[in-house]
Amino acid sequence: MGETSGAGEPTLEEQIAAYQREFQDLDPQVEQIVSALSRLNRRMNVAYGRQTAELGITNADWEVLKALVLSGAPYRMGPSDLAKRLGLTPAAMTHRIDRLVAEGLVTRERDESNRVRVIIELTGDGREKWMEAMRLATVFEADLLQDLSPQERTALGEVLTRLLIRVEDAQPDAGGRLSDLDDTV
Amino acid sequence: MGETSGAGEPTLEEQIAAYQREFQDLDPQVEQIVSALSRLNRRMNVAYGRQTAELGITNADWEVLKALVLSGAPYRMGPSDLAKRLGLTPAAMTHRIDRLVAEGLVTRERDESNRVRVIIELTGDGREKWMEAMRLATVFEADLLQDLSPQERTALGEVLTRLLIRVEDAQPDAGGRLSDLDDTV
DNA sequence: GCTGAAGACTTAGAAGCTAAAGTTCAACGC
DNA sequence: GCGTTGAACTTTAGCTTCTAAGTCTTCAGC
Repeated sequence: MGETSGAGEPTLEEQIAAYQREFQDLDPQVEQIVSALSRLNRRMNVAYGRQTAELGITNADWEVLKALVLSGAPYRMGPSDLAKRLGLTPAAMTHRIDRLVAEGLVTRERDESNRVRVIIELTGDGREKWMEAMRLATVFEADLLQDLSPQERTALGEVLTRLLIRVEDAQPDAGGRLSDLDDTV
Repeated sequence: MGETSGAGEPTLEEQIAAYQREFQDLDPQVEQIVSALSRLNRRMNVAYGRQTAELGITNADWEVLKALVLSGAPYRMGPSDLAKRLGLTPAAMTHRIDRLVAEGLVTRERDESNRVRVIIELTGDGREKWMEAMRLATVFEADLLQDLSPQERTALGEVLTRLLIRVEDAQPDAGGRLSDLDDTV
């Protein structure tokens, strides 16, 4: 009936209308916000994925670089801390680090003061790769928010932060691989 | 220095401060919005993942159920349409359908008018499973937005929809598996 | 020194994907 | 009428990346 184009994705409006037909108790306003959030994020992830691919790294690589940069100079972390931070098992972390070492983005060496521990350290190349990714990301982000007035930006940031604090308080555990589910809700 | 707890995730505020230290040109307001969007979505996905797990289905299953329900009564689609909709190859779609058929959530039968085609149809159980997932999801969503006034909800929905339309116009292609990158940006 | 615990790595196996070949059917040309 | 072409789905083979469980190395306490 009201479908637009073939097998393509329905518009947000069409999608909400369809859900309402199938599920009577739906609050369309809540659904608009939540679905827009999901779909926005999906597009953001597509954009980020393109950017990292352009730089010759995987999204998995980028996650590790981000964690190391966030840890601050001298950009060092142990494999188990990284694994906790990214929600991976130590085994999976070992493999990711293998790849990053092969790419020259991090180094792996034993801690001489406690030779059980291993230190993963960002290289200059790794830091530069992160910077390039950030440069691309900020261009995209500025473009995304281009139409918003300063007042709208302030208000949006404030509201989203409020929601985030609420949900992060409610489920304090951060970890956990998610993989899919970036799709339309 | 300013780190809060061990290997845990930094707060949004800490994260933005750290990025600013490392990357001078960062617009903190843009970053606040974008990072909050990412992190919010991650938490939403965790919540949805828990809910589907509770219902004994995978997120992959849920995506297929959603696509079928969105297509409207009589809830039928061909495998290739589903594959396009979900951004999968036909081969991957076959496997997903295998599982859904085994779970009794959809049926697979040949189209008698053109026996090359196959019709995937949602069963009553499948529809009920989707409804249960929606019931759980709407409870979570209502709770998430609980603190927002009606004015704030209207404004938020409007702004997010505007952003979404902008980005969906800019990158019209919907498809593409994303997998990771739900993590903190 | 020996023992136990902790941290990282190795191996085995599972899940889910893609690419490419295979199968079945409909449609069209001569 | 028969063969060829092409479409739609399935099958097969192989890849990637994860988890679980076991192994190796090193440190700390006795």
